[in-house]
Amino acid sequence: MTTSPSTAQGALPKSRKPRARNAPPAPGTAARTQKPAKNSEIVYQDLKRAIITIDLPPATPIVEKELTKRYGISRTPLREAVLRLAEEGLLDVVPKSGTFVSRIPLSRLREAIIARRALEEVTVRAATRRTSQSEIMGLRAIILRQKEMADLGDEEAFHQADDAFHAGIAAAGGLPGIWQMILQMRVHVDRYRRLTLPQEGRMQFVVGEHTAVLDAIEEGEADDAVRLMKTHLDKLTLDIEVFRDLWPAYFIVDADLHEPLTFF
Amino acid sequence: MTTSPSTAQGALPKSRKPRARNAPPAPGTAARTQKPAKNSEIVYQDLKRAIITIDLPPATPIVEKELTKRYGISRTPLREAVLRLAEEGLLDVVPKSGTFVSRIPLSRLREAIIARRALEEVTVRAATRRTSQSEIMGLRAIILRQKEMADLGDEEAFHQADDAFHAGIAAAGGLPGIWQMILQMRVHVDRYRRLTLPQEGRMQFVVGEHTAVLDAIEEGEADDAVRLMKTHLDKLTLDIEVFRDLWPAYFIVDADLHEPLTFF
DNA sequence: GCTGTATATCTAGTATACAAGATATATTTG
DNA sequence: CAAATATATCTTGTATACTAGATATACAGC
Repeated sequence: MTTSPSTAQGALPKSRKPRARNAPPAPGTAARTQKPAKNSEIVYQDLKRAIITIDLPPATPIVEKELTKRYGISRTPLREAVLRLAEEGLLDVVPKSGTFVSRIPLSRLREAIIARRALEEVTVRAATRRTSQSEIMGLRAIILRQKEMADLGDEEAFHQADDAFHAGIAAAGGLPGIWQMILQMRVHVDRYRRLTLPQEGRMQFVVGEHTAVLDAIEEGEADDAVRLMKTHLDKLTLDIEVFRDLWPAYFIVDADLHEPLTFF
Repeated sequence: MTTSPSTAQGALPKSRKPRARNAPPAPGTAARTQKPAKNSEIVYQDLKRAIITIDLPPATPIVEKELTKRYGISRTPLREAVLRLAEEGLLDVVPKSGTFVSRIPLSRLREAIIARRALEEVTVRAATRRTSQSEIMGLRAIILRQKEMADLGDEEAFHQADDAFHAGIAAAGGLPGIWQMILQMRVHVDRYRRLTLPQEGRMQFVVGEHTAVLDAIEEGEADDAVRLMKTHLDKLTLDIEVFRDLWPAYFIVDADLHEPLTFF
């Protein structure tokens, strides 16, 4: 270890011991009240939403000073948010020059889709093995809500319910962390999706596919469930080239691909 | 250079336009020289290494002030490093109280192992489809180095080569990003591994298994390659309970598991 | 001696000031 | 008029000072 702590108590009047600071990391310790929502967290969430919804399209300059005024905070917490977003790949920070919304990296898009499919196959299989009746019912409720939103044409709420379904399956399988991983990789895909036009009747289709997956899970037919989920997710393999040509400035080909790129 | 030019010759203050700041995010722009390695980056790497090697065991208090002295920097860049580590789950920051090295979350351990297996099945299959002869040879070289390190008994270098092999397969499959994802999830597993005793003869076994996987890849036998890789990775399903009882303070059961936890 | 309260002192969060570098504009030069 | 140079000004990175909250210790009351 290092340096026994100074301990300069001296002859000062009410010298207390320099405090132990041996508090454990708080498993269930106090301070487990409520998140007061740090300023940086608020800014982070807001900026992230804006980037993903293309409110802030790729290549948009991010001027810290301007944002401090907008949010009414100082640079320090703002910078914290910016750095988090940079680490997630949503912002590009150029050292003494400027910060910009990142272009959508095509390679990551592709890999995220592939990885998601692989991971969801796992969660579905796990869910089939250990799902309880109550969880099945909860998932049915989510699907129902999704259908309601589809009928209303509320795309935003629809996608939210869509996520809830997939997250629920992961949770039912005892693997909620895997859904978190999927979300992490998915940020760029989310931006991509905003550029695509909603396909007619797609939402109703999704509801049907979800139902089929859940039916298979309930019946304990793991292989069926996995196959159905795979088919469902394969629909996400969108034709990237089209959109790359439509909004060339929004994408970047950080192609690590040494071959013409074969979807499989 | 301060100089305060002031340029007081003309009557007009020579007002320049307020600057456009429309610089694009720099695809191949200048500023593409070399990473000067920011201070926060150095601290981040160093702390991360220390945490993963259990030099800083779980529950160790992280005192920012002390570290600023040790590294000779101010709180700002140090804080940046701390926040990054907190986001990765290696540190727990308790708002106005203190920061501590996180306990190893058992659920994440388990999920990381499961996710890795799923993802590597994908990379192996991809590699089988598109690997070039030169890449095969490169992977053979890595295996050979691994054998050398095993013979020398240099565990650290052995594990490094081990990672290189798996990373190489992902790259060969055109999915290098997926290895990055695996690394991200693996931080906790890395810490866990340091707590386990090296098993006698394990290193030589690994070399053999790697060779088998690569052989299958070279022969284009995707199913075999996947099966062999799966078998190889299954060895990582270590008996967690044993170590949880040995170092109870190092782990935390953030069990999201609603059932006795079945490995599958 | 034990329990409950007070408070000194530590912590992370935030604000602000300064430094070093990059770049667009203005100016100079041919 | 065009190209090269100069420089003002903007950027991010860093240092330091301040604020508010949490907690271990000291102390009072029983």
